[in-house]
Amino acid sequence: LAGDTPAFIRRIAAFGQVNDDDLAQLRAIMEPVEDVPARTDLVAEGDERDVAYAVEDGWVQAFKDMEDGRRQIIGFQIPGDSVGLRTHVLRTADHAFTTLTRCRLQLLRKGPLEALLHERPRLAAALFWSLAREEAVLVEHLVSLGRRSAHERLSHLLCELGCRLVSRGLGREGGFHCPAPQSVLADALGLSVVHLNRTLRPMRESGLVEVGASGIDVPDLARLIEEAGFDPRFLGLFPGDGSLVDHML
Amino acid sequence: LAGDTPAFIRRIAAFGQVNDDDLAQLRAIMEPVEDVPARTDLVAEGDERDVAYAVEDGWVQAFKDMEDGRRQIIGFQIPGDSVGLRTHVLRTADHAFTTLTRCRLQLLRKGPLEALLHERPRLAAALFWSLAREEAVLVEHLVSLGRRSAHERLSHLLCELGCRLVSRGLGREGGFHCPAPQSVLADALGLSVVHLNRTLRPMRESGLVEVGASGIDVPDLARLIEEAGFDPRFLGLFPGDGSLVDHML
DNA sequence: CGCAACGTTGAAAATCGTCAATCGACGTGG
DNA sequence: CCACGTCGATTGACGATTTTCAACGTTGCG
Repeated sequence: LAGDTPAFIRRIAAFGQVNDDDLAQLRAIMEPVEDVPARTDLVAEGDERDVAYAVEDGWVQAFKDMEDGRRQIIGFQIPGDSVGLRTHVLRTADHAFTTLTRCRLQLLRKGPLEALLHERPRLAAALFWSLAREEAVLVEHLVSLGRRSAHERLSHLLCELGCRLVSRGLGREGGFHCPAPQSVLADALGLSVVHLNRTLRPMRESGLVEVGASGIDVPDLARLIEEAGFDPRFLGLFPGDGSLVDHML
Repeated sequence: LAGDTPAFIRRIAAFGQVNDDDLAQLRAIMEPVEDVPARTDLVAEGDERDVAYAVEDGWVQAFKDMEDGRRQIIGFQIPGDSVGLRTHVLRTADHAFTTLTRCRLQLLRKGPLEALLHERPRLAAALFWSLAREEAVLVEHLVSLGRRSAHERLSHLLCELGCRLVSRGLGREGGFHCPAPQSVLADALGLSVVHLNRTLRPMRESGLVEVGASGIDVPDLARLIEEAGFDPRFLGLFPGDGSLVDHML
């Protein structure tokens, strides 16, 4: 694949069962990169849209708001992930998406995409696989919220994000940067900001994480994975994805 | 549809965009009803199986176990739901399934199903819709575990199960019976059995639920929905599904 | 300079879990 | 038939986790 291949195409290609022509066709219906500032609503709950997005650069959050202001973040989308694809098949969006950082996105329109998937079952299978993988991540979040302590949740989320980033070549020499402010992490982990901050303290003091102005830095992902006893199998990464994750498998 | 139409077929038919021939073909590859006792493992985590099931009668639970014995129940499958379909596309099962009650199940084999979906894109779309709906339920569970109190979680789960049952004609004159013991409900809600029981007490005392030997009875689902402020829209039910739910929409 | 957003900390209170014990229903072996 | 063991439900007492309220610090920006 050429160096300028969109991240989403690379992700679909990782499924392995699609050929270059499939990928070229998929790429052809992706509308060119769109530049979007941080904190832009992409999809609101209840929307009936016929577009979805592919993340080329930046982070997106999926979340659901309750009437009284409580918020639960469902997950984070990083380059290579799709945003709002399920809304194509459901009639209305069951949760909302907002950019967390400045993002570059490609547009996926419902009509052309569906036509393409009808013609090319292998692409449909690859897309389905990708969505199933996202659901496996969702299930692990459910386990975290239901059965893990605050410290376990935080470690697990950071490990998951780190592995996903590294496996796509987006890490930073053994670690990575998470652009989410603590209030966002708290909403993802089902914790209050105060408690998240307290949970962060021992990790900060032992150098596992570094808290900066714009998010959290994990300088040594392998060490975090080790101390957390993180098992990355649910991510469904393939050997060859990235050196660090390869080492874990 | 004939009266002996399998529950899974009726569920797929609810999507609306499939014709009778599609349904007949789908039915043709479903292997006849299998009778399974309670507490039978259908799929274990890590399994590589080429079969899935459709629930014709009874309840199934999807869950994930941690090494130290903690368990998180992901969701419940009732008649009309599928079990393990995502394992067809993922290489290994990312969570396990066990029957909660005695069940009648139909078998769905990977090969014939995939062949059929290639031939009939409308069926694939319907199946995809059904899986997307299940995921919307999963997302609501995530919100429950992350941001709702014990009492809210319990009410919400009972409302969800009640609406799903009633919408498929499985209720009991305004209410329903949940065959899950309290330990199972606790594992679904991310609570300890003791705390679940305490949470149940006020609902028991006000007559909202009745606790019997084999599970929990909700005699008046409409009242529970009212008191819980339950919003069933995420279930994606269509008008005509059932009188109670129709009334809510 | 003042404001706003985010991070940090303390103290008090609410929620929820653990440990331990009791009770009732049910099935099994004697 | 009855003693026994098991499983699930229930409750009390206690302790751990987590939230809430309140305050203060820091940074960046108009």
